[in-house]
Amino acid sequence: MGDGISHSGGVAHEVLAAVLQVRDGSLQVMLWQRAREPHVGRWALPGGGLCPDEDVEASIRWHLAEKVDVRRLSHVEQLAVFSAPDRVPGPRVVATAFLGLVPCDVDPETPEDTAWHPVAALPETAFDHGAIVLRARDRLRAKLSYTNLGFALTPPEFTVSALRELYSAALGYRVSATNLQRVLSRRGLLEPTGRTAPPGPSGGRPAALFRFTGRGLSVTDPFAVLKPPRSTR
Amino acid sequence: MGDGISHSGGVAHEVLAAVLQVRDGSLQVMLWQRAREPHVGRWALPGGGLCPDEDVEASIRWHLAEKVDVRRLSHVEQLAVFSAPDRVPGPRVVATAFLGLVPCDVDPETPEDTAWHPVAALPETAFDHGAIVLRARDRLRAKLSYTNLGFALTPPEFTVSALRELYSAALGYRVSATNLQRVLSRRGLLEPTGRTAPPGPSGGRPAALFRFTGRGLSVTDPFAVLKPPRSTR
DNA sequence: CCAAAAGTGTTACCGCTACACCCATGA
DNA sequence: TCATGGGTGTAGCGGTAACACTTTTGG
Repeated sequence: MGDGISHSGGVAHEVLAAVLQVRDGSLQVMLWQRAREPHVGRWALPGGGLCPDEDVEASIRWHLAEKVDVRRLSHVEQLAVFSAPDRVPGPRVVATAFLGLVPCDVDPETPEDTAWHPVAALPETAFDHGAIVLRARDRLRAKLSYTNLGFALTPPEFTVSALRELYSAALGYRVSATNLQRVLSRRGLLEPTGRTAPPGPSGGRPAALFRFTGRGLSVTDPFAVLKPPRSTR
Repeated sequence: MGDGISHSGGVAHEVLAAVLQVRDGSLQVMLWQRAREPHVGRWALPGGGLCPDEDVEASIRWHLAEKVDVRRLSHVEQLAVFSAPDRVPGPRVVATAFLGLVPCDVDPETPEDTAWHPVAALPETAFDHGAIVLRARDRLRAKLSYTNLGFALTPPEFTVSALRELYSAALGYRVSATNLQRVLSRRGLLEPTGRTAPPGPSGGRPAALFRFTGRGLSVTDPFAVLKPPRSTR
């Protein structure tokens, strides 16, 4: 020690992503089934080794390009490092885990061994990948409340009803369309496109179409409490 | 590719911590001054290489034991991975960065080359360590609002005035003692010890002493908005 | 005219902020 | 009794939840 940098050997470093999408009314994660030992038959997260000249985010985007067209990814963010010495058998591998999101209007073509699974009913997962998926779900749920992250789940245009389905699936409980619209509108996240969607087969008022005003992540509810005094703000 | 684990070589992996403490009314960070190239004379975060048989958190705790008695650390949590290929000169080093907190009533003995610096006026820092410090500060500020993380800054017993100083220093703006006490009390985080502190030299009512009810991190304000319906809660 | 779906108006409630007021001590 | 610092009461405000009501379509 002493210079703050270890030059001693080094460990394998992989990047893994829990790519989430709302499909068929439930929050699902993209997994592939292992064909080799260890953990044959179990389901694993996509990813791979850290690329030599890329940082971890560029690396995970590169690996995901195999499984899902990168342009389909509406959001990618770091979750945490998983580094238990025995997290995978054999030589040590440290993993940087990511949350990835895909809008609900695209159905990326995926390889044979790859399938979507509801996060609420995961199959047998490989290594510590199950824990990573749950971490991703929790991060998504939290950020839906205090950021504009909803944009990453939606098509370019959508009705409030559709948005409610997305939020309900992601959060795991019924969200009120009325209040959802009000909260997002007050915060200036939602704007009407002026167009409307055709009514369903059984009639009903046609729904106005909305879009998110911004497509980059921004924190919209920064302080839960202990706000700075008004004059200082 | 294909099995989700890279066995190709491996990179050096270091762990770094921004250890924060409120000292002299301001939020400060523990840094040590580099005596060797690269970046001679600049100030760096404590840390070191990933320990062979420990995960990243155990590793940073082990390295910090050199600089500051580990038992003084009231809280440690992961911040993020810093992995830009050129973040340090020479062979690539990936870093897992941590936030560490020390209660304000202890003054750990530190090595010669180590000193505390106000986060608001950092000296010239080495590599990307300045960015890590700012990330740590932001994480602390956020979590003071929606968790009980205050416990990590305080002595076992404290007055509300003292607590206000700590929160003000950490948040960077004046916090009202009145409302601070009410918010923390309502959430059940604060309880009176029954004892009182002696008044100052110029008189005044003696202040009641309080303590945090729990000493582990817990989220106390989980949903900013979009709360689940009451029946489901 | 009725059913269905979308959207708005209104009320109630909760929690935080601000500020005035009361309490306990030393000089 | 006054100054000083600690603690409480209370009114106001902002924001969300809940729900009734209106609007717009298809049959």
